[in-house]
Amino acid sequence: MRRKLTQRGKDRRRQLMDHAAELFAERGYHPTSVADIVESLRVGKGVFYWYFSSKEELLAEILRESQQDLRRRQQQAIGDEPNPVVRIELGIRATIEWFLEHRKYFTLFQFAASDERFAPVLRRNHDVAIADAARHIKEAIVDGLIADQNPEMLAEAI
Amino acid sequence: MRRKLTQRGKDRRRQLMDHAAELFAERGYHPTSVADIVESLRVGKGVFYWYFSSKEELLAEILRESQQDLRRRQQQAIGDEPNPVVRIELGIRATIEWFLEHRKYFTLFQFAASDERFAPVLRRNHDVAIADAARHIKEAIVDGLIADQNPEMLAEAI
DNA sequence: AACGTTCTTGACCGAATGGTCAAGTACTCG
DNA sequence: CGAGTACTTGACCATTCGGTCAAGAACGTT
Repeated sequence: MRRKLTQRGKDRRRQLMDHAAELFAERGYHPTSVADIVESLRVGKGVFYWYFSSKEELLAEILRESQQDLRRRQQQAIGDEPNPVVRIELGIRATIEWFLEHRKYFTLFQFAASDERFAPVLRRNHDVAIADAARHIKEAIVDGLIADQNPEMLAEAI
Repeated sequence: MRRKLTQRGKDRRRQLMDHAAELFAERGYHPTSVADIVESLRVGKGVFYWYFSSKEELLAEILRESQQDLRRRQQQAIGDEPNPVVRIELGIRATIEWFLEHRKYFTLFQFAASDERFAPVLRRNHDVAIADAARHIKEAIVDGLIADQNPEMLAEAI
């Protein structure tokens, strides 16, 4: 669902996503109804369907945005560190920190991974992460920093 | 729900529990309806409510019985091993094996732990396991096999 | 065969859910 | 100020859900 949003609109959308994420993490995706979400925000139901075409799309959107945020955090943590092995370590540390700060997304990711309908959304990002790590590993091998082994396999392990 | 059950009745009950456990593990507790369960077994809805008073009770019952089964397996694995440290190791190994053989229960336990309504059912067994391990640890301390530390704390760690 | 008990059927019910929509309100911008 | 667009309301709808129940089938016992 793509719409032209004013600042007010963007704020409302954010508010809906943050609040829904909280409820989903606390009480679960299925037991949390759309009515629950809008009522606790004291707005009409139409507001929800102005910003999202379905409850399913809302969660998918939450997953996408939070994954994006995690990835941003990783990139920022890595900065311009030249050593590929250190880059990997910095990335892992940033990931752990991020999850500690955003426990609710940890719960959400866990649920999404177990659901056929949402797993693909996670999958996409998962693959990107693997590719990234594999790139770093290849570089590390070229630099002679670690033994020559299948980069994708090692990346998956991470 | 307590009822006098003939052999036929016990079989039906087992069948319902096994099948439901499968569906819950595959598609999740909430998305699996009572209608789904009875339809895939090609029986009327009344059958379900003859054996269980609610969908919630069914899952609680599944959790209880599978935990009992796990516990039986642990006791059996420990047998009459005299060394308390070895007893703990045997127990852990048996647990791992059991979960490998019954993956679906792993999924179910994971879900149940995240739900206020079912967590208490797991909790009960959890506490029993802790008490058990603590007993073994106390014995090990008396025998001088391990250092003298708070038995409950170590048990929790396990 | 006849009787009581266990088990099964499936139509039915009220409540809840995800989703729609006509109508109205609040902003924005010329 | 007027008009167009972004936003909001909440009653409404179809469907699905967990759960009930009167009726009957199957079974065990004598």
